[in-house]
Amino acid sequence: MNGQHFTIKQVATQTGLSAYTLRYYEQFGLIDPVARAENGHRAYTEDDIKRVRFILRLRHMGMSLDDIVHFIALYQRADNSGVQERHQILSAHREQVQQQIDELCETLTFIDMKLTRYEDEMASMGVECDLK
Amino acid sequence: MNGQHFTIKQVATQTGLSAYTLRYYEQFGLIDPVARAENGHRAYTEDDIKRVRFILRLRHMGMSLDDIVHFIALYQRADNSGVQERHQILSAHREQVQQQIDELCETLTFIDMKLTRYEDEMASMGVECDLK
DNA sequence: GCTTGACTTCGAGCCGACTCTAAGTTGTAG
DNA sequence: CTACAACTTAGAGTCGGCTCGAAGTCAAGC
Repeated sequence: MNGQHFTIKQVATQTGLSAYTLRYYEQFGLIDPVARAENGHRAYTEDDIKRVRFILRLRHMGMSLDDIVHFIALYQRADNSGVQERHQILSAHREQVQQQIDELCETLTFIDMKLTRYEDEMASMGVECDLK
Repeated sequence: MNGQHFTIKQVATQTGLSAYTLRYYEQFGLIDPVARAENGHRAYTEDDIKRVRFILRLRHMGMSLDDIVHFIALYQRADNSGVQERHQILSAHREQVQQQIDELCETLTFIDMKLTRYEDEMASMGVECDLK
C-alpha cells in the first residue's frame, strides 16, 4: 500500500546497524534480496525494515544468526506447523538464557566473597598502620 | 618443598585444558615460563598448576585473558598496593556481570511473553479444530 | 637400526559477527 | 569536463580464544 522506499543509509540510521551489516545480513540470508532502484542501489521497503527490527529483537536476546535464519523460515510457512516449532526453539533458547543467568549469579556470589576478603585485608592493613 | 613435576599432558588432564591451551596461556603471559626437564619438555610444578586453576576461576567468571594478566600482575606486587586495585577491578567486573544478568532477565521476560503468545495461538487452533 | 609416541617450535586456520578495502558505476553540482 | 558523493561488488581483515599442522628432537621398545 505504502510504496515508500529507503536507501541503505536511511535504514542504517533508522535501525542502528551499519550499511555493511545490512548487506551482510542480506547475503547471510536473514533478509530476502532487497529490491533495487534503476541505478542498482538497494531500495528497502517498510516490510524489509520490519524484518530488520525483528532480527534485532532476536539478536538482542542472544540468538545466533544461524538460529535466526531457521526461526524466520518457520514464519514463512503458511500452515500452522511453524508455531509449534517456534515454541520449541524459543523454549530451548529460554533454557539457555536461564542457564547463563544461573552461572552469572554464581559468579556474582563468588566475586562478592572475593571482594569481602579484599575489604578485610585492606581493613586489617589499616589497623596495623594505626598500631604502628 | 615438594619437588614433584608434571608433564603437560598430566596438567591438561588435571585441569581440563588442552595441552595446546596450556602452551597458549604460557605464551600469552598468563603463566610464567614453565621449567624444563633435561629433554626440553615442560615440567610443571604444583605452583604452576595452582596458577592454572586460579586462571580458570577468573575465566569462569567471564574475565578476558588480558584482564587476567593484569589482575595477576597485581598479585605479584609485594606491597599492599595491589589489594586496592584488585578490589577496583573486581568490583568493576561485578558491575559488568550484574549488567549481563539484568539484560538476560529482560530477555527472559520477553521470551516468556512470546511463548505465551504461541501457546495461545496453538490453543485457539486447537479450538478451531474442535469446532470443525 | 627403526619405529613409535610424546613432546618441542612456529605459524596458520577456525569460529561468529561483523568491518573494511579496492575497484567500479551512477547521479548531481559547479 | 571534472569532481565528488553515494552506492555497488567480491574478497580480505579483525577480534578473542583457542586449535591444529608440519617439521624436528628425544627416549624407549623390538
